Amino acid sequence: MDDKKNCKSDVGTPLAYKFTLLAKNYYGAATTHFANFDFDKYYYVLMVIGNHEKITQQCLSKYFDIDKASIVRIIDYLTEKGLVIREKNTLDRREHMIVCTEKGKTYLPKINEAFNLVNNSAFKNFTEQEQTLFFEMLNRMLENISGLPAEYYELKYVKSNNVSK
Amino acid sequence: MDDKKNCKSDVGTPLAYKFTLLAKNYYGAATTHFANFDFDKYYYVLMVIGNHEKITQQCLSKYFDIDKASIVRIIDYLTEKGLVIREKNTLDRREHMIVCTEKGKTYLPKINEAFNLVNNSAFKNFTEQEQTLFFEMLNRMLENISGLPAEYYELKYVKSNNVSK
DNA sequence: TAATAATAGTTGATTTTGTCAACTATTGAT
DNA sequence: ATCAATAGTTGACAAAATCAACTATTATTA
Repeated sequence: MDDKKNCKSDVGTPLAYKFTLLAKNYYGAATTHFANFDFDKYYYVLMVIGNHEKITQQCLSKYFDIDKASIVRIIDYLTEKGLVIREKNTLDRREHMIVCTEKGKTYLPKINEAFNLVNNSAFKNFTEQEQTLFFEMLNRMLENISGLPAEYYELKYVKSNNVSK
Repeated sequence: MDDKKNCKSDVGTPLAYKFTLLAKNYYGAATTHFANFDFDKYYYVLMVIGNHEKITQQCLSKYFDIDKASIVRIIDYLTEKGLVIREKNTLDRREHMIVCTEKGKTYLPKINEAFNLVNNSAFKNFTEQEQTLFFEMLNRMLENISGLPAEYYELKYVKSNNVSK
């Protein structure tokens, strides 16, 4: 079908096919860096939690665009491993604020470094400008393709971050 | 964490997170176009099969980077729906050539059109140059990130296409 | 303020999907 | 002729996503 490197022939290809392949290879590469961890998934979820003082499951659900029931099980897993804990939000006792434990925090720099390494190899032979442009394009595309007003996630995000209200 | 549209803040973000989100939204958008089909998945697999005279399951497995056992079940599904058939390759009777049926072919233009529509809305406000550049970047990244020599898939691909051996 | 609706989270059942190892049939290599 | 490799299949199992029902709490509103 396609000639190698003939980008024109990609035009009929669903973008999602490439995204899926890339994501698969990306995680494959990243996982090699986590081989000696005592947990074996949800690295980025932990990182997002660790980058916040506290965050609700609802926010995680929105951020990752996955069902709240799945988030429950992910947090169960991370809790079992001693990486996070659930704390009742005293300002709204329906909410459970997820907080990174000390043990969890020790992994954050390693996870961060690993993702940077994989990002760097993904961007091999990309100039700085190209990298910036690529991210910018991804973001534009995400806005185009998600029916949502683009600020939606961010709003929820900020809310939880400040335990406002 | 991130300010909206501040691409610098994306730098620590694993690329795969964005790819996963994009793929999810992409398929969500595409699926709306397939609502009246009498099958509900594997659209792109059918398209790849339809774009070839015949193709082996092995090739599909390589192309989509999924287990051959999974391919068996996908082809079972498409066969049940009357969209493809398995034919023994007389030149190598281990191989089953997957061939698109007449019924399957009637879906091809619709699938193609739907993916083009979604691609177009994904690329809204992208110039022609930007689109080409984006595809080119994705391909470069895929080469960077998959340990494989990039020609590997294509080699297998051509082989099956010609029923060579 | 009582009633109702909405939100956050949990649980259990179900389905789907992916993975693995064992297996058949066939071909290729020595 | 034997042995290894390849294409495909199957069944068992595990991981993940999905859905509806449920509790607890807060917000709305009449």
